[in-house]
Amino acid sequence: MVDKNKEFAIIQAARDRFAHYGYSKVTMEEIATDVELGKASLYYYFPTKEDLFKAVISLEQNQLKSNIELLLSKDESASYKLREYVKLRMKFFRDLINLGTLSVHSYMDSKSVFKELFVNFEKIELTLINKIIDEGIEKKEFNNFSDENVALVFLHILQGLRCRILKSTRGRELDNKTRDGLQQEMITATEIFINGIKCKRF
Amino acid sequence: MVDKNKEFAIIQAARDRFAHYGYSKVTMEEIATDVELGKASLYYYFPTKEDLFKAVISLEQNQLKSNIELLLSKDESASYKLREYVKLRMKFFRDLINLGTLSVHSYMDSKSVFKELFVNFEKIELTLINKIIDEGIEKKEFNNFSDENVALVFLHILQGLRCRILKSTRGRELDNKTRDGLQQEMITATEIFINGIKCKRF
DNA sequence: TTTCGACTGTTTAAGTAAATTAGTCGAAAA
DNA sequence: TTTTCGACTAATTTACTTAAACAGTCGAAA
Repeated sequence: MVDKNKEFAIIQAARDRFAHYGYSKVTMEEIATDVELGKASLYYYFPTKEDLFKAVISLEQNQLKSNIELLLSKDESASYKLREYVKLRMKFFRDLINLGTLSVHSYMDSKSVFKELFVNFEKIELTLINKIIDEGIEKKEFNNFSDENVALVFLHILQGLRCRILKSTRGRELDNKTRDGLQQEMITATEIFINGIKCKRF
Repeated sequence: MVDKNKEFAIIQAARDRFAHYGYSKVTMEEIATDVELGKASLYYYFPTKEDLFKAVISLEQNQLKSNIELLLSKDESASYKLREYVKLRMKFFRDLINLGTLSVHSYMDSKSVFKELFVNFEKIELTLINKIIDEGIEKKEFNNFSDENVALVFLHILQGLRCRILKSTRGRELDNKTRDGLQQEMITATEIFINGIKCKRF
């Protein structure tokens, strides 16, 4: 039985470095030093650097997923839930500064093993958004759009707004002003979107 | 007085090559050969390659602008105009295959003299979209949002959706299926947006 | 079960030489 | 006077080479 505490400590250290510098700029030796281990010892816990990275991302994504699921269980309107969902999502990317850029750039990466990681999470997000929208439709709060891609388009709008900003910063992490502007745009877009799918008789 | 016809022929030839291969992959010699001139002759009409490129982009952008202004002058609803505006915009990018990717990637380009070209056109687009929205508000067709950034957010949504797709194709021109998907997303997003700003009493 | 020093093979980065290409100029054709 | 171009040059890209950094292994030992 492996030491789960140490394993977690490694993930934490890796997370902090990856989030700040991005995947490729972090060496296994640096992470090892952070947790006061030799580099070789890391390989006792994680067979490859990619596996360690996957562990970091999975943990973060699962935490976001849990937070959203908690939100969904609340007795609130679908509009409220969608608004709060966007806020949780923005916080997620705020914390993972360079992981956010990675999630975008990873698509470009040819050998990208990470692509599936983000593609897979997109599916999870889609399910969650659809849950909110379906709930809204059921409550007659949202219009019953025949178009089943509404959730997908909404998610892509959020992704797109971030992508648009990220292309201009090219790797460098975005400054506060830019990030605040992005968040405001996402909020405005969300408000209009909610209005756009709201049932007129509500 | 310079030969404006020849100048135009050069712009056309340059346009065709730039649109297909992108700025950096096209040489002045190739363009010269296309119009059956020596390379040096091109410099009689355009002082630099950048100037030639600017001429190409300006012409295209002005054509789009004219088309949109013609649309705005029509006696139609603001919703209709916004929908048609998006269609014109999509056609613009469809024709300029690699110029579209450039408009996105140019932000990254450090020395980018082209950036201002696209930034400037963004301002023009913004003015046109605002004109549509203001008209809609005046006709009580759209809600009088206190937020003056509605047009900006809408434009950024369109830019974002394209940007999202472009990041995955990394330079290569996008295939028909992907492009159709993008266009469908833009149309759906536009419909929801229009609904979202529509006056409930309309 | 956990740690690590001392390896190895591969990938990346730095540096350099060769090849392209943007841009010039003076002469000459139209 | 307007337009064309061959023969340049200087700057940029590309292709290649070499040195350094890094991911990952293994056997020993704590």
